[in-house]
Amino acid sequence: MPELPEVETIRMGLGQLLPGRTIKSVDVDANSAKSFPNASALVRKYLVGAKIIDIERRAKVLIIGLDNDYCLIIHLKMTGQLVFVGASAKTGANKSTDSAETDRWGGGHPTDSLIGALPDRSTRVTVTFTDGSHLYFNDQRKFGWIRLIPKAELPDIDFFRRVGPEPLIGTDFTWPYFRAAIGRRRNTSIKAAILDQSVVAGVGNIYADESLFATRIHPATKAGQVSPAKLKRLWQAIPEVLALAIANGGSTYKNYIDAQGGRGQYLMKYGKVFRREGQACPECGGVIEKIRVAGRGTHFCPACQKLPPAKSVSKPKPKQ
DNA sequence: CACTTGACCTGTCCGC
DNA sequence: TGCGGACAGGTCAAGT
Repeated sequence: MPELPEVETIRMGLGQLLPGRTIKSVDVDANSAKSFPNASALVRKYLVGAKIIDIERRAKVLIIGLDNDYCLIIHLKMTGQLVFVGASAKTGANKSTDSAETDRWGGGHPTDSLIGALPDRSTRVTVTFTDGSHLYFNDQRKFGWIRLIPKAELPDIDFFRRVGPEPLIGTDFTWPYFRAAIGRRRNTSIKAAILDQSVVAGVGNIYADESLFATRIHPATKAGQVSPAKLKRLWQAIPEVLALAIANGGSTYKNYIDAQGGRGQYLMKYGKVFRREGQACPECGGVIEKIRVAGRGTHFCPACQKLPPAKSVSKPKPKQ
Protein backbone atom coordinates (compact mmCIF):
# COMPACT_ATOMS: atom_id res chain seq x y z
CA MET A 1 0.00 0.00 0.00
CA PRO A 2 2.42 2.65 -1.12
CA GLU A 3 1.29 6.11 -0.08
CA LEU A 4 3.23 9.34 -0.48
CA PRO A 5 6.10 8.45 1.91
CA GLU A 6 6.63 5.05 0.33
CA VAL A 7 6.58 6.43 -3.20
CA GLU A 8 8.94 9.23 -2.18
CA THR A 9 11.31 6.67 -0.63
CA ILE A 10 11.31 4.72 -3.87
CA ARG A 11 11.86 7.93 -5.81
CA MET A 12 14.92 8.79 -3.76
CA GLY A 13 16.28 5.27 -4.10
CA LEU A 14 15.78 5.09 -7.85
CA GLY A 15 17.23 8.60 -8.15
CA GLN A 16 20.52 7.19 -6.91
CA LEU A 17 20.35 4.14 -9.15
CA LEU A 18 18.79 4.87 -12.53
CA PRO A 19 19.95 8.19 -14.03
CA GLY A 20 22.53 7.65 -16.73
CA ARG A 21 21.44 4.12 -17.52
CA THR A 22 20.33 3.27 -21.06
CA ILE A 23 17.41 0.96 -21.72
CA LYS A 24 18.25 -2.14 -23.70
CA SER A 25 14.90 -3.90 -23.61
CA VAL A 26 11.53 -3.93 -21.84
CA ASP A 27 9.57 -7.12 -21.37
CA VAL A 28 5.94 -7.33 -20.29
CA ASP A 29 4.63 -10.57 -18.83
CA ALA A 30 2.21 -12.28 -21.20
CA ASN A 31 -0.60 -12.28 -18.60
CA SER A 32 0.00 -8.70 -17.50
CA ALA A 33 -0.76 -6.69 -20.61
CA LYS A 34 -2.87 -4.19 -18.67
CA SER A 35 0.12 -3.34 -16.48
CA PHE A 36 1.67 -1.49 -19.42
CA PRO A 37 -0.90 -0.80 -22.15
CA ASN A 38 0.35 -0.83 -25.72
CA ALA A 39 3.84 -1.62 -24.52
CA SER A 40 5.08 -3.52 -27.54
CA ALA A 41 4.68 -0.63 -29.95
CA LEU A 42 5.93 1.97 -27.49
CA VAL A 43 8.99 0.04 -26.38
CA ARG A 44 10.44 -0.25 -29.86
CA LYS A 45 9.73 3.36 -30.73
CA TYR A 46 10.59 5.26 -27.58
CA LEU A 47 12.21 3.09 -24.94
CA VAL A 48 14.96 1.00 -26.51
CA GLY A 49 18.07 3.18 -26.53
CA ALA A 50 16.60 5.89 -24.31
CA LYS A 51 18.63 7.09 -21.36
CA ILE A 52 17.10 7.84 -17.97
CA ILE A 53 17.56 11.44 -16.88
CA ASP A 54 15.75 11.80 -13.54
CA ILE A 55 13.01 10.47 -11.28
CA GLU A 56 10.20 12.70 -10.04
CA ARG A 57 7.06 12.16 -8.00
CA ARG A 58 3.62 13.73 -8.05
CA ALA A 59 1.16 12.45 -5.44
CA LYS A 60 1.61 8.67 -5.49
CA VAL A 61 2.87 8.58 -9.08
CA LEU A 62 6.50 8.18 -10.13
CA ILE A 63 7.75 9.91 -13.26
CA ILE A 64 10.88 8.52 -14.88
CA GLY A 65 12.25 11.14 -17.27
CA LEU A 66 13.99 10.02 -20.47
CA ASP A 67 16.43 11.87 -22.72
CA ASN A 68 13.93 11.92 -25.60
CA ASP A 69 11.25 14.15 -24.04
CA TYR A 70 9.16 11.15 -23.08
CA CYS A 71 8.63 9.80 -19.60
CA LEU A 72 7.40 6.67 -17.94
CA ILE A 73 4.69 7.27 -15.37
CA ILE A 74 4.09 4.55 -12.81
CA HIS A 75 1.34 4.07 -10.25
CA LEU A 76 1.98 1.24 -7.80
CA LYS A 77 -1.57 1.24 -6.39
CA MET A 78 -1.67 -1.32 -3.56
CA THR A 79 0.86 -4.03 -4.20
CA GLY A 80 3.20 -2.55 -6.79
CA GLN A 81 6.95 -2.69 -6.25
CA LEU A 82 9.86 -1.23 -8.20
CA VAL A 83 13.07 -3.04 -7.46
CA PHE A 84 16.46 -2.38 -8.98
CA VAL A 85 18.96 -5.22 -9.24
CA GLY A 86 22.51 -4.49 -10.31
CA ALA A 87 24.29 -6.41 -13.03
CA SER A 88 26.22 -8.72 -10.73
CA ALA A 89 23.83 -8.83 -7.78
CA LYS A 90 22.08 -11.99 -6.77
CA THR A 91 18.54 -11.31 -5.61
CA GLY A 92 17.30 -13.18 -2.60
CA ALA A 93 20.79 -13.56 -1.17
CA ASN A 94 19.84 -11.59 1.90
CA LYS A 95 16.19 -12.52 2.08
CA SER A 96 15.07 -12.07 5.62
CA THR A 97 14.56 -14.98 7.94
CA ASP A 98 12.66 -12.89 10.46
CA SER A 99 9.30 -14.12 11.63
CA ALA A 100 6.25 -13.09 9.69
CA GLU A 101 5.19 -10.97 12.63
CA THR A 102 8.41 -9.00 12.42
CA ASP A 103 8.05 -8.63 8.65
CA ARG A 104 4.63 -7.24 9.23
CA TRP A 105 5.86 -4.25 11.16
CA GLY A 106 8.94 -3.57 9.12
CA GLY A 107 11.31 -5.08 11.62
CA GLY A 108 14.75 -6.35 10.82
CA HIS A 109 17.48 -4.35 9.19
CA PRO A 110 16.26 -1.83 6.61
CA THR A 111 18.45 -3.40 3.96
CA ASP A 112 17.21 -6.94 4.54
CA SER A 113 15.39 -7.92 1.42
CA LEU A 114 11.79 -9.06 1.57
CA ILE A 115 12.02 -10.63 -1.86
CA GLY A 116 13.58 -13.67 -3.40
CA ALA A 117 15.06 -14.09 -6.84
CA LEU A 118 13.64 -11.87 -9.56
CA PRO A 119 11.77 -12.04 -11.78
CA ASP A 120 9.15 -13.92 -9.82
CA ARG A 121 5.47 -14.76 -10.18
CA SER A 122 4.40 -11.17 -9.55
CA THR A 123 6.82 -9.56 -12.01
CA ARG A 124 4.77 -7.73 -14.64
CA VAL A 125 7.44 -5.67 -16.41
CA THR A 126 11.20 -6.10 -16.61
CA VAL A 127 13.43 -3.27 -17.80
CA THR A 128 16.92 -4.37 -18.82
CA PHE A 129 19.68 -1.80 -19.09
CA THR A 130 22.68 -1.96 -21.40
CA ASP A 131 25.00 -2.55 -18.44
CA GLY A 132 23.14 -5.72 -17.48
CA SER A 133 21.22 -4.28 -14.54
CA HIS A 134 17.43 -4.62 -14.22
CA LEU A 135 14.43 -2.74 -12.93
CA TYR A 136 11.52 -5.02 -11.98
CA PHE A 137 7.93 -3.88 -11.70
CA ASN A 138 6.21 -6.42 -9.48
CA ASP A 139 2.51 -6.20 -8.74
CA GLN A 140 0.66 -9.06 -7.15
CA ARG A 141 -2.79 -7.65 -7.76
CA LYS A 142 -2.23 -6.01 -11.15
CA PHE A 143 -3.88 -2.75 -10.12
CA GLY A 144 -0.76 -0.73 -10.78
CA TRP A 145 0.21 0.57 -14.18
CA ILE A 146 3.01 1.96 -16.30
CA ARG A 147 2.42 4.35 -19.19
CA LEU A 148 4.69 6.15 -21.58
CA ILE A 149 3.78 9.66 -22.65
CA PRO A 150 5.50 12.80 -23.92
CA LYS A 151 6.62 14.95 -21.01
CA ALA A 152 4.66 17.85 -22.41
CA GLU A 153 1.42 15.90 -22.00
CA LEU A 154 1.90 15.21 -18.29
CA PRO A 155 -0.48 17.95 -17.13
CA ASP A 156 -3.20 16.59 -19.43
CA ILE A 157 -3.34 13.16 -17.82
CA ASP A 158 -6.65 12.84 -15.95
CA PHE A 159 -4.91 11.89 -12.74
CA PHE A 160 -2.75 15.00 -12.72
CA ARG A 161 -5.66 17.25 -13.60
CA ARG A 162 -7.65 16.00 -10.63
CA VAL A 163 -5.02 15.66 -7.95
CA GLY A 164 -4.70 18.30 -5.25
CA PRO A 165 -1.69 20.09 -3.76
CA GLU A 166 1.44 18.38 -2.50
CA PRO A 167 1.48 18.62 1.29
CA LEU A 168 5.28 18.73 1.49
CA ILE A 169 6.34 20.63 -1.60
CA GLY A 170 5.57 24.15 -2.71
CA THR A 171 3.14 26.57 -1.15
CA ASP A 172 -0.27 25.38 -2.35
CA PHE A 173 -1.27 23.40 0.72
CA THR A 174 -2.18 26.42 2.80
CA TRP A 175 -4.54 26.65 5.76
CA PRO A 176 -7.11 28.73 3.86
CA TYR A 177 -7.00 26.22 1.02
CA PHE A 178 -7.41 23.23 3.33
CA ARG A 179 -10.22 24.83 5.31
CA ALA A 180 -12.10 25.60 2.11
CA ALA A 181 -11.50 22.16 0.58
CA ILE A 182 -12.77 20.42 3.72
CA GLY A 183 -15.67 22.84 3.90
CA ARG A 184 -16.82 21.74 0.46
CA ARG A 185 -16.95 18.19 1.77
CA ARG A 186 -18.65 18.92 5.06
CA ASN A 187 -21.21 16.13 4.73
CA THR A 188 -18.75 13.28 4.39
CA SER A 189 -16.46 11.86 7.05
CA ILE A 190 -13.22 13.66 7.78
CA LYS A 191 -11.39 10.47 6.86
CA ALA A 192 -13.02 10.30 3.44
CA ALA A 193 -12.17 13.97 2.97
CA ILE A 194 -8.43 13.57 3.59
CA LEU A 195 -8.31 10.36 1.53
CA ASP A 196 -9.73 12.38 -1.37
CA GLN A 197 -6.70 12.97 -3.58
CA SER A 198 -8.18 16.20 -4.88
CA VAL A 199 -8.09 17.63 -1.35
CA VAL A 200 -4.50 16.70 -0.63
CA ALA A 201 -2.15 14.50 -2.63
CA GLY A 202 -0.66 11.37 -1.20
CA VAL A 203 -2.61 10.50 1.94
CA GLY A 204 -3.76 6.88 2.03
CA ASN A 205 -5.25 4.62 4.65
CA ILE A 206 -2.22 4.34 6.94
CA TYR A 207 -1.44 8.04 7.19
CA ALA A 208 -5.10 9.04 7.33
CA ASP A 209 -5.58 6.95 10.47
CA GLU A 210 -2.30 8.09 12.02
CA SER A 211 -2.93 11.77 11.25
CA LEU A 212 -6.42 11.61 12.74
CA PHE A 213 -5.10 9.93 15.87
CA ALA A 214 -2.39 12.57 16.16
CA THR A 215 -5.11 15.22 16.22
CA ARG A 216 -7.58 13.23 18.34
CA ILE A 217 -10.29 13.39 15.70
CA HIS A 218 -12.69 10.46 15.38
CA PRO A 219 -12.37 9.30 11.74
CA ALA A 220 -16.15 9.17 11.26
CA THR A 221 -16.66 12.77 12.34
CA LYS A 222 -18.49 14.71 9.67
CA ALA A 223 -15.94 16.98 8.04
CA GLY A 224 -18.16 19.97 8.76
CA GLN A 225 -18.30 19.09 12.46
CA VAL A 226 -14.55 19.19 13.05
CA SER A 227 -13.79 22.31 15.10
CA PRO A 228 -11.63 24.94 13.39
CA ALA A 229 -8.90 24.42 16.00
CA LYS A 230 -8.76 20.68 15.37
CA LEU A 231 -8.96 21.14 11.64
CA LYS A 232 -6.00 23.48 11.75
CA ARG A 233 -4.11 20.99 13.85
CA LEU A 234 -4.92 18.30 11.26
CA TRP A 235 -3.63 20.55 8.50
CA GLN A 236 -0.35 20.73 10.42
CA ALA A 237 -0.28 17.05 11.36
CA ILE A 238 -0.61 15.67 7.84
CA PRO A 239 2.74 17.06 6.60
CA GLU A 240 4.38 16.21 9.93
CA VAL A 241 3.29 12.59 9.80
CA LEU A 242 4.25 12.22 6.14
CA ALA A 243 7.66 13.80 6.69
CA LEU A 244 8.42 11.58 9.66
CA ALA A 245 7.42 8.56 7.60
CA ILE A 246 9.75 9.58 4.76
CA ALA A 247 12.58 10.01 7.27
CA ASN A 248 11.96 6.40 8.29
CA GLY A 249 11.75 4.91 4.82
CA GLY A 250 7.96 4.69 4.79
CA SER A 251 5.85 1.90 6.25
CA THR A 252 6.06 -1.80 5.54
CA TYR A 253 2.98 -3.68 6.49
CA LYS A 254 2.79 -6.38 3.87
CA ASN A 255 3.92 -5.62 0.39
CA TYR A 256 5.85 -2.40 0.43
CA ILE A 257 9.59 -2.49 -0.21
CA ASP A 258 11.94 0.22 -1.39
CA ALA A 259 13.99 0.36 -4.58
CA GLN A 260 16.48 -2.16 -3.22
CA GLY A 261 14.06 -4.48 -1.48
CA GLY A 262 14.37 -2.88 1.98
CA ARG A 263 11.53 -2.21 4.39
CA GLY A 264 10.08 0.92 5.89
CA GLN A 265 10.44 1.48 9.61
CA TYR A 266 7.75 4.07 10.29
CA LEU A 267 4.88 1.87 11.42
CA MET A 268 6.98 -0.15 13.82
CA LYS A 269 8.69 2.90 15.32
CA TYR A 270 5.95 5.50 15.28
CA GLY A 271 2.66 3.85 14.30
CA LYS A 272 0.06 4.35 17.00
CA VAL A 273 -3.21 2.88 15.74
CA PHE A 274 -2.97 1.49 12.20
CA ARG A 275 -3.58 -2.25 12.29
CA ARG A 276 -3.26 -2.32 16.08
CA GLU A 277 -6.87 -3.15 16.88
CA GLY A 278 -7.14 -4.88 20.25
CA GLN A 279 -3.87 -3.39 21.48
CA ALA A 280 -3.49 -0.71 24.12
CA CYS A 281 -3.56 2.90 23.00
CA PRO A 282 -0.04 4.29 23.57
CA GLU A 283 -1.51 7.52 24.92
CA CYS A 284 -4.31 6.47 27.26
CA GLY A 285 -4.08 2.70 27.59
CA GLY A 286 -7.56 2.18 26.15
CA VAL A 287 -8.21 -0.45 23.53
CA ILE A 288 -7.76 0.45 19.88
CA GLU A 289 -10.74 -0.44 17.71
CA LYS A 290 -11.20 -1.21 14.06
CA ILE A 291 -14.30 0.01 12.27
CA ARG A 292 -15.25 0.73 8.67
CA VAL A 293 -15.23 4.36 7.52
CA ALA A 294 -15.25 5.56 3.92
CA GLY A 295 -15.24 1.91 2.86
CA ARG A 296 -11.86 1.29 4.51
CA GLY A 297 -10.66 -0.50 7.58
CA THR A 298 -10.21 2.30 10.09
CA HIS A 299 -8.24 2.20 13.33
CA PHE A 300 -8.68 4.59 16.22
CA CYS A 301 -8.76 4.94 19.99
CA PRO A 302 -12.36 5.48 21.13
CA ALA A 303 -11.17 7.19 24.31
CA CYS A 304 -8.81 9.66 22.62
CA GLN A 305 -10.90 10.21 19.49
CA LYS A 306 -14.51 10.98 20.34
CA LEU A 307 -17.33 11.90 18.02
CA PRO A 308 -18.60 15.42 18.67
CA PRO A 309 -21.90 15.53 20.55
CA ALA A 310 -25.01 15.23 18.43
CA LYS A 311 -26.53 18.54 17.41
CA SER A 312 -30.01 17.87 18.66
CA VAL A 313 -31.43 15.51 21.25
CA SER A 314 -34.63 15.08 19.30
CA LYS A 315 -32.76 13.74 16.28
CA PRO A 316 -31.94 10.04 16.23
CA LYS A 317 -28.27 9.20 16.63
CA PRO A 318 -26.47 8.39 13.39
CA LYS A 319 -26.27 4.67 12.83
CA GLN A 320 -22.96 3.09 13.78
C1' DC B 1 -22.02 19.01 -7.85
C1' DA B 2 -21.47 16.03 -3.42
C1' DC B 3 -21.32 11.59 -2.00
C1' DT B 4 -21.37 6.35 -2.04
C1' DT B 5 -20.64 1.95 -3.91
C1' DG B 6 -18.76 -1.47 -6.94
C1' DA B 7 -15.10 -2.97 -10.01
C1' DC B 8 -10.52 -3.94 -10.91
C1' DC B 9 -7.15 -8.31 -9.15
C1' DT B 10 -4.77 -11.98 -6.40
C1' DG B 11 -3.09 -13.95 -2.14
C1' DT B 12 -4.16 -14.87 2.53
C1' DC B 13 -6.79 -15.95 6.31
C1' DC B 14 -10.90 -17.63 8.80
C1' DG B 15 -14.73 -20.58 9.70
C1' DC B 16 -16.99 -24.73 8.56
C1' DT C 1 -7.71 -31.17 4.72
C1' DG C 2 -10.34 -28.50 1.33
C1' DC C 3 -13.51 -24.86 0.12
C1' DG C 4 -16.09 -20.61 0.05
C1' DG C 5 -16.12 -16.17 1.30
C1' DA C 6 -14.36 -11.96 3.44
C1' DC C 7 -10.71 -8.94 3.30
C1' DA C 8 -6.74 -6.08 1.96
C1' DG C 9 -7.02 -0.65 -0.14
C1' DG C 10 -5.88 3.31 -4.61
C1' DT C 11 -8.52 5.01 -8.04
C1' DC C 12 -12.12 5.43 -11.43
C1' DA C 13 -16.76 4.73 -13.31
C1' DA C 14 -21.31 4.53 -12.40
C1' DG C 15 -24.84 5.00 -9.26
C1' DT C 16 -28.07 7.88 -5.92
